[in-house]
Order: sequence, then structure tokens, then C-alpha cells
Amino acid sequence: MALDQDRATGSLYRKVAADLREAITSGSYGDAGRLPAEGALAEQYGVSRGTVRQALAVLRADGLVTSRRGTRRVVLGTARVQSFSELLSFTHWARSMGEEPGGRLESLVRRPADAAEREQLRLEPGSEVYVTLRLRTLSGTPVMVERTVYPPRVGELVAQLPPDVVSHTEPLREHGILFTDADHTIDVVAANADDARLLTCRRGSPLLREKRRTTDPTGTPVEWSQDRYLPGTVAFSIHNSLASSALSRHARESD
Amino acid sequence: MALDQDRATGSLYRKVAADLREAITSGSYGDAGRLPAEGALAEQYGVSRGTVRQALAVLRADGLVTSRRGTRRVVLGTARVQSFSELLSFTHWARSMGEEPGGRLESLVRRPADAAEREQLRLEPGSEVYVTLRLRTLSGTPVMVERTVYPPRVGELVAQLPPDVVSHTEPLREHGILFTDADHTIDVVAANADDARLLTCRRGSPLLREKRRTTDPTGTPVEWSQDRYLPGTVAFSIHNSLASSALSRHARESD
DNA sequence: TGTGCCAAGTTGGCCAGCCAACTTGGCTGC
DNA sequence: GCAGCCAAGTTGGCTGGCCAACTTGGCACA
Repeated sequence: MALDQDRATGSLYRKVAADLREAITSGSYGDAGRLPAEGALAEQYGVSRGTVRQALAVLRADGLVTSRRGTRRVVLGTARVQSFSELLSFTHWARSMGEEPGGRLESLVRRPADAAEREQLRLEPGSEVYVTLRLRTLSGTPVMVERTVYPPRVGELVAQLPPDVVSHTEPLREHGILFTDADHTIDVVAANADDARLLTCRRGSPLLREKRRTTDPTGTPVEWSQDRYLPGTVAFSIHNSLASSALSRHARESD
Repeated sequence: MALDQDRATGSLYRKVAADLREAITSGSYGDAGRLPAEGALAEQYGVSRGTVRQALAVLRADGLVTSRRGTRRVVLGTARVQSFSELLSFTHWARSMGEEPGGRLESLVRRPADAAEREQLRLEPGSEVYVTLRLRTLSGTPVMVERTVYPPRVGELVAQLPPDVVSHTEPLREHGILFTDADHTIDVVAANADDARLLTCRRGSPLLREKRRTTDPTGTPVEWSQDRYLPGTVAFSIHNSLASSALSRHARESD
């Protein structure tokens, strides 16, 4: 049985979901084809129907299959991004695409938090924050300027990282700082002088801005970041339905 | 019991979710407060723990609460958008914000589908499509240019609608055309001559572009649309976590 | 005093089963 | 031939139960 592969983290339904995703993207059921019934899948994988339903809920959230009472599930698309945990880490996302992520720390300062930062990070008045400015590259090409505000607990650790470290989230995870939930807001903004210099574009030229507040599993904010992307290097992709939704990030949208 | 209110569509877990959402946004559990245990909620509502878990999964997907093994769930925020079905209809979204949505049909043509359109709408070679160009307004102010491609089945109905009708999705629903699932891609694009004229901006000025393919519950595409928003009028907001995600659209981002 | 262990509490996960709502295709009867 | 009915198949929803993994706070002990 395909489930013996240690593809997913451990829970049965994740393994079933991973296996079904693999089967779908490899075209086993065809595009716009129909999946086997839940009961059949349950028997095939040797799990209960509830577990199969849990797995299918994941695929539905990713926009891979539909589900409607009375009919078999229908395959929506065979070529899709597999996971959206990517959105929580630039490094992880880049690697999942086969691109080489890079980063250069431009500045790191420690200063008192202003009102907006205290609000976003839920800090007491008088608290300090660590603010970083980083240029992010994909395979050597600058694509994004990242301005991140960290609360003291996290900032102290970030400040100790070497300036050329590619990923921040990975070493922070070693210290027990987890990035699990995030709120994103996407809009358009004009490049300021710093943006223009780092991204080698004209001042005032449009950039795609992603504002992000990330929290750990307990709901405690761990970062507040503004990322500014060069147009044409990245696009954000979302799937939503009346049931649930999923989101991912694409490079070089082909149109 | 609060469940007697016919707030949600019918299923128990939706009612429980609606009631909990109400309680959370009204601050009953406080911000960053802790929810009662699943078992306690099950007893309180007179349902099984499984049903409570289903309800809490909805709230978690909306980014209202965390969940972590070993501890009570934590309230993430008390003031959030409640539903993201909004994203499937400009009209519905505008009204949910108290804005008055408007629209003006600029053109409607019927022509053979090109390759990209056939791919997006899953049409046979030789099929025709209906293409509309609409200017969308919020309380009289132009904010968005919408270019939509409809398959014949849907386009025939759209062509019969009066040109000044505000909502397309609502009359289409009467004819059995349902908009339930959508894939969105968000990026930046420069205004062309039409955009500039309709939105009264300069040609080449940046616009926030949302490309959207919408399907009905069976997975059949019902529209393929490109919406171009004036910067500053709208921002897209997403919540995602390692478990699931939700998305919504905001007006006039305050920063 | 402080450290480490342990038990209670909580959520994650899985199962087996049941019924309801809905879709579909075939059959019956006109 | 056609319309309508019906039964089988399928997913949605809910129950009750069980165990595992994890967190937390208090207690025992050094």
C-alpha cells in the first residue's frame, strides 16, 4: 500500500491526502475525472471512512476536488501547487519551486515600538522592537524588499543570527519560535528611495506589497512584516469556495 | 439554547459555529482569552464532541481561534470579517460593507474563443464565448474595470440581462447557475487605454489585478474574469495557517 | 530554594455505524 | 417517444467511544 511511504508527518489522513494528491496530479483519475467513492477509498487504504473524509477535506481546501452530496467527487485540476505552508516562509517557498533563495541583511536596529507596532505585536507601552530590512533574491535576482518588525523575545534571537543567513524561520524554529498562522494583506504601493535602490527600479514605480502578521500556535505575534515585490516576479494565488479556501504564491505568472 | 435561532443553514455544526463566532466577536471570551474545552461546549450545546470539533474547524479556518494539542483554544481576534463567500461576488461584498455597488456595461461581444479561453473554460474547439467589459463603482466612485469571459450557456443568459443591472451572479442563480468555487490570482499590471479612460487615471499607472476563474459545484467553469482595481480602493486579505486558510477583501486599507 | 516528575486536563486522531439529502440512471406507464 | 417515478449509489452530517500526544500546574524531593 502506498501509505507505507513516510511522505507525510504521521497522521493517517495526511498520508491518504498526500497519496491521493499524488495520484491526482499524476493524472490517475484524469482531468475532470471522478474519484472513487469514499467507502471504496476507505477499503483501499484500510482506514475508516471518517479518515478518508478528513483527507478529502484537505484536498477540497486546496481546490483539487469538488464535493457535492449525491455524486462522486470530481477532479478540478491535475497541475497545482501542493501545499500552502509555503506562504509562511519565503525560503521554503522558493525551494519548493526549485529556485535558490538568497537574502542580504541591509540593516537591523533596535528601538522603541510605535503605537502601530505595539498594536500589531500586542506589546506593552514602552516595549522595544527589532526592525530588519532585507533584500531577498531568487537565484541571484533581487525580487523583494522585506521590512520586518520583531517583538523583543524573537528579535534578540534574530540579532544573533549571521547577517547572511538565508532563512530566519528555520533557525528560530530551533529556538522554539514557531510560525504557524498568518494574516496577509495584499495591495499596491509606490517604490520609495530604498526600494528603488535595492530592487534597481525607478522611484515611484509600482510594487506588490504583502503585509503579514505571523503568530505562533498560541496566538502570540512573532513578526510583523511588509514585503514589497517587483511586479512580474511573483503573483498570489488563492482558491476559495463556500466551504473553505486555500492560498499559495506563484512565481513568474505566465498569464 | 442559542441554537434555536435559525441563523445558519441547517446543519448543527454551522449553528454551533455561528453561535461561537457571535460570542467571540461580541467579546464573551475576551481577546486572547481561552475557549471552553470541546467537551464542555459539546455538553453546553447538547451535541457530540465531533460536531463541536467540526464547528471549531470552521472558526479556525477563518482565523478566529488557534488550536494546539494539550491546551485550550485561544481567541485570536474579536473583530474580523465573518464570511468569505463575499469574494465570489463584488455586489455582495460591497453591500456587506455598507457601500452601494454600481456597474455600467461598456460592451458585450460574442466571438469565437481563443486557445487560452478554451483552456480556462474547458470548451471544445470552435466554441464561442461572451465577453463583457464593465465599470464597477462603489457609492458612485469608479474603482474597478471587469473583463469577464462567459461560456455560451452562461453568456446567453448574461446577454439577456438589462445593461444597467448591478449584480450578475444573483439573476444567474435564479437560472440555476451557481458560483461556488473560485481560483484567484493577484498581481500588478499597468493600465491600458481603456482602463485609463474608465477609471480616469493615467495610462501606464499601476492597477491591482485579480484574475478569477469561477466554477459551479460540479467543477464546470462558469466565468473567467480579470478585474483591475485602482490602488488604494481595495486590498486583499488572507488568513492562512498550517491547518487551513481563509480569504477576504477589504476596502480602503488604512495601514 | 529550586529542580524534576507526575497526574489531570485538553486537543488530535481514528473507528464503526447510522440516517438524511441528493443525484443519477433505468424502468414503467402513458 | 417521452415523462415521471423509483431504487441504488454517494456524500453530508452526527453519535459515542477510544487512545495518543501534548501542556500545565502542583507536588515531592534533593
